[in-house]
Amino acid sequence: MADETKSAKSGADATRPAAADTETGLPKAYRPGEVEHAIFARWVDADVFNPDGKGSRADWSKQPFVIIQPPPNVTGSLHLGHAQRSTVEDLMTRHARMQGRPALFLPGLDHASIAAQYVLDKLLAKKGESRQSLGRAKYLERMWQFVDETRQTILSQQRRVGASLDMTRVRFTMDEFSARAVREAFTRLYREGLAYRTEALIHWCPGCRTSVSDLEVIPKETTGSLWTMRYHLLDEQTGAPDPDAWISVATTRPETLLGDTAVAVNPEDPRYTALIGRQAMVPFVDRGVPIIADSVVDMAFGTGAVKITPAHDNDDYETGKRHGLSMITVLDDAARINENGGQFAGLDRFEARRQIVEALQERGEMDSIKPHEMLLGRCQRSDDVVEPRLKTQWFIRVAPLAAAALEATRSGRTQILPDRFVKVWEHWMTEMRDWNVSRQLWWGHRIPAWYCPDGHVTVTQDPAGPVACEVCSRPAADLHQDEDIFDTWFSSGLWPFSTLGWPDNTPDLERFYPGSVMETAYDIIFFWVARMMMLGIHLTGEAPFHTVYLSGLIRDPYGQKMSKTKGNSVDPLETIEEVGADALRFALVNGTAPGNDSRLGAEKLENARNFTNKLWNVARFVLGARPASIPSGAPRELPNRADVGPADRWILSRAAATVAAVDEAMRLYAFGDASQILYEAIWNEYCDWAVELAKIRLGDASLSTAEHETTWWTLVDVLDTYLRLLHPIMPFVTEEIWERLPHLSSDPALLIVADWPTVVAYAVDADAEREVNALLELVRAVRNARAEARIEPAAWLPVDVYVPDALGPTFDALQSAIERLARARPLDRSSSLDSVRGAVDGGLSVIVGDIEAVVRPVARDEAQSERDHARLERELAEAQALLASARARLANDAFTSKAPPTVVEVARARAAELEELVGRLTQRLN
RNA sequence: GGGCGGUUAGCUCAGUUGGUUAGAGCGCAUGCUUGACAUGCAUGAGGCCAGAGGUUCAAGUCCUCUACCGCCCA
Repeated sequence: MADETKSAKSGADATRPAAADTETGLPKAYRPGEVEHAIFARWVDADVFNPDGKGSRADWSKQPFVIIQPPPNVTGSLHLGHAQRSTVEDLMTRHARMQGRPALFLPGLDHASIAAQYVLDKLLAKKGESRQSLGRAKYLERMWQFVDETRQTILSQQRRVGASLDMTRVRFTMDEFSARAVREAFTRLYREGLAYRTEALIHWCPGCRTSVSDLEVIPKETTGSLWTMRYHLLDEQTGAPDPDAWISVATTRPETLLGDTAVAVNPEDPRYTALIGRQAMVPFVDRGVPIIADSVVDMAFGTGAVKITPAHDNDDYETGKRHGLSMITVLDDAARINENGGQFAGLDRFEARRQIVEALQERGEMDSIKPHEMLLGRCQRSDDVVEPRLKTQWFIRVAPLAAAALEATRSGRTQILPDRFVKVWEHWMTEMRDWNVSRQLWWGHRIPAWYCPDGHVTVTQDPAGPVACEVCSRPAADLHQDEDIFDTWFSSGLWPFSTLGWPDNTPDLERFYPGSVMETAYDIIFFWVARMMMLGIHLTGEAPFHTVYLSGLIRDPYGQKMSKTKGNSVDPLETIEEVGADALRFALVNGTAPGNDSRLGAEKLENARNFTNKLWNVARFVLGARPASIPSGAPRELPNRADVGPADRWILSRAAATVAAVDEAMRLYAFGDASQILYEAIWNEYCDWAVELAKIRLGDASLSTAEHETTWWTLVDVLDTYLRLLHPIMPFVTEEIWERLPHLSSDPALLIVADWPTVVAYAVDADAEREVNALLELVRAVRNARAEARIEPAAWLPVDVYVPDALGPTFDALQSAIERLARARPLDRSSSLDSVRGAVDGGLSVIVGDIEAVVRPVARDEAQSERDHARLERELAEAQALLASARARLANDAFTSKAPPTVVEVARARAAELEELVGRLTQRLN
């Protein structure tokens, strides 16, 4: 027995053949794996993802809704972050589509220049090949082959999640759409002076052999060393180094001394005042350099004197510029010491460091070596230590672009959600340095700049290149194109409009630009959102979207970032196999708020799966409960107002409230709220009560056929509403169930294009809600009293109940339901409170609102009475405490005079209610 | 060094503009093969809302400070 229970709980029965309900033919448990592919195929066949598709029901008089998908890397595969973002994007798209708006969810892939090269290089290395051994043309050929193999992977994986992407418009950042946009954008920026080429200190990754932008350098805490070494002063007369006089400088990078062109001290530092203006000798290269004063030098750091290497350090570069120092590059592209490094030329940077330190120690010129905590910049891609170095590169002048982007967010034309990120955004956009857009890589868009032998630059959007040099008119044959390519993010920055055909004024650009929502994870707000905003506003004159929705990151159950190497990653595809796409989607949305990281583990997924199953089963029930008088396949009818019972009115009203609540949540982009509202409405109201009440009504022979039919149509009506509301979040199971429900003649064949529900005014019924709620409370109270008194749950016990006259008709209508749900039989409604009170006689007292009841156990039991007494005393104590605080509040003149009258009124009513309750409880206890 | 976020039930998290008794899932306890569902049902226990001040008739919610955790930027 125990084993059986265990195996059932662990889900091992999933392998057993489904026990199909004879009535409906539906399996007992929802089996997503058996239906998801077919449902997706139905959507595709119906051609509903494309707003122009034959199945589209888009109303073009409505504002289109457009999400251009953040393009995943072409070489990548689906991870949970993608799944989460696709879900959120897709649910917004589906919601808009059901509202009848032309809804476009445009898919794409990113060529991911540096990341793709990194992946391919590793594959090549396994075969003993390399970028260098293949050469540019062959290498790119291999890349295209590779990309052709991988490009379908992630697109098809996203479809497993249910993403309703319009595959007729799929784009790639290396396709001709993108290429044209890149050439055009760059040429315009160049002509406007916003793109320029200059030698500057850039970040160089020796592993990737390219420059990288500020953002691609990841500072990491590292324990390095602080070396303090002697630079001998030069004799002011002879210019020869003085063996007895030196200045000790502290550095974390001794090998760069080969490129030193000064020693700097703080002008306020009394220790060095006398030395300012003197010369010191850089060891090994034997170069005399000035001792300069600059206030950037931190007197507390090391000895207070630092070496200045303008060509290999960001701060030193600035210092060098201020003081007109020469800049000597001592590293080559592989980060080996170059010809300027004298005896160390040819050595790797770390080997050079080792040898220099050793040599200084041998000479006795090393004062000290201390461990030192510092931040070391590493390459985002390869993790190599990034070298600052001088290179001639293309830059985008960001200040004017950033100003326009800031104006867009400040004016509210683009809103950032959640709004706390506005501050981060502002800070970044104000401080941003010019963007180095050239990369010394091969996989990407080649920079459309040509140089003549005299060094003149010609930039053109013509793919064939210029006819002649713009400056000296040399023929094209004398010109050569820039070898470099663009930073991946340059083409990504054009994505919101390059995908729609920009720079041509295509119908798609006309209709779908600017887009609606840019949904992305907050960690690429600078990489991507900033660039789309800057380039979009500048090149098209409009902000590319009205809302930036920033998602949080998905973490494992312990709050760790998921990663394959850590082995804590959840594979979305495996999860879909196990629990279905809907459950995954629900788990990724429920309990999350925009911008907040969330954790995903087995529990959440299991809960979501259970919810899917709950929905499936209640649908099975509804389908199987169709009164025989309604023929199978009959078109749907709305509940007849003349025949509805109180419970029907109650759930119809609750459903209307749910529609309103979900609408509000969707309006606020509070998708976690929307999912929670639906979870509770479906499970706690519809399944737990509405269906239970309907069962009894449907089986009540004293009611007319019309009443039975109306109750069933009510169940169908509400289920239909919930399926529509839930569809954006859980598209598969809702579509599967909806297909089996009766439809109105105005309904389309598929839920995906069915109308979004509206609040039906006649369904709103405050009386029904209040009255039925009161009676449900009675049921709960009776159950509670029985459970607390430890009465056999199956026992039917007589109950006498008093309800106020106002509740009388509703009570009578629900009498048989209350009997069944509270296991109260016979259930006698007394005409007066006194007769109920008079009948207590050892029974259980139930007091709920202004309803009182007595549950009469078959056998008298002293212990049972005591437990009941104890429960009442607890209730009394609680009520008394609440009453005391309510009274205290009302006794406060400040409250009654200053609080809004409605609040005071509510408080008075509450106090009166509590007073009444205390009275009743006291009466029962005596 | 500057900035942002978090701290709410044993765990993971919701909590809209301040307004009755702070919610959910999981877990826990006690029961239940109730004619859709044991992936279920019923009932229950469990919270000084990190700490200290302040504003207010009223604070989980607004303000200030402190502590710890996390992230971003330099």
